[in-house]
Amino acid sequence: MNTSRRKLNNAGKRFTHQRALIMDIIRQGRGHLDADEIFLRAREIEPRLSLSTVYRTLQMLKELDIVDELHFGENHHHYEVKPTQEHHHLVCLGCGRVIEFDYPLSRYLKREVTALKDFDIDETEIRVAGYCKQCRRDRK
Amino acid sequence: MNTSRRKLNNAGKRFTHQRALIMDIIRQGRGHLDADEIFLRAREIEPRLSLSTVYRTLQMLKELDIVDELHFGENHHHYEVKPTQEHHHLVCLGCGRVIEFDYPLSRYLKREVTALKDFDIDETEIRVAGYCKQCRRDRK
DNA sequence: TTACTATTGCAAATGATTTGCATTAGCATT
DNA sequence: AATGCTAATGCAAATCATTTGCAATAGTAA
Repeated sequence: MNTSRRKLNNAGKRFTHQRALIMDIIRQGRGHLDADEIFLRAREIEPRLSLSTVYRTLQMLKELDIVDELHFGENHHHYEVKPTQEHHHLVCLGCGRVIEFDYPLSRYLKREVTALKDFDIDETEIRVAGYCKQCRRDRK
Repeated sequence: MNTSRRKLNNAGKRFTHQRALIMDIIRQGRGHLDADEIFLRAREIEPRLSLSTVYRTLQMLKELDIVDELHFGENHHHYEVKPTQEHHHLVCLGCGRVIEFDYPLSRYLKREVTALKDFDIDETEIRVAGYCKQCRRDRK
């Protein structure tokens, strides 16, 4: 039990309740929250929490490979707990909804691109924007 | 000749020499410049040019589908003239170099994802970060 | 319980982009 | 070529996302 604590301690980090809270919120908000949404939700429970702590924690969780930073083509980022299986995201330009889908891109790229371009791949991400069923209907 | 002028006029936009200059620079800087690099290069030719004009022009060229905005996982974006053939980019985390590679992602996704998730795809982009040949060698 | 120092909250700084507004300059029309 | 209308520009200030410095606070090992 309490694997979050273990993960942090193993990395030589302290397990503070701010960090526990932020990790919980990212986990629960199983859509894809940005820093500010995480901050607002955390503040309801811990009103003295500061936005810098959120940013510092996100930075740290990224470095420890506990969360992934997602880029939806906006000027801020979104965060999710690192998934066990590779998946990517459809972002609806109408309502902002995020839909997950499976696509083993990294497997394909590692096979095709690595050899061809002599490049070591660290991170791969797909960004897909468009319109979901409802929004498509609304626009007609 | 002068298809840029035509493209703008067709869209009801004026063909200013600031716009011509910015388009030229994006075209020439056939790597992938960000707004500030475009601004700095343009300023050497047109010292009174303002950064807002660069941003406004980029915005417009995006809307007219003349340039694509690329997202390399940084907090600013990069721009390229819309390519005739779909390609994506490897970004080296060591030296920042950008290497292009072909991969018909949108074809694959339109086939697999559209039906499965009932989602109309507008834009697709792949982000791949890692280390190029030289940087991989340097890190050892 | 103590002591060490990482972490926090706050305010101010930074970086990227946008906006308001008076001036300038395309371009359709004379 | 000159005119008039209004889109586009330059500039400064505003906004949004994120980072940083620093004194106070709180984990954790001893």
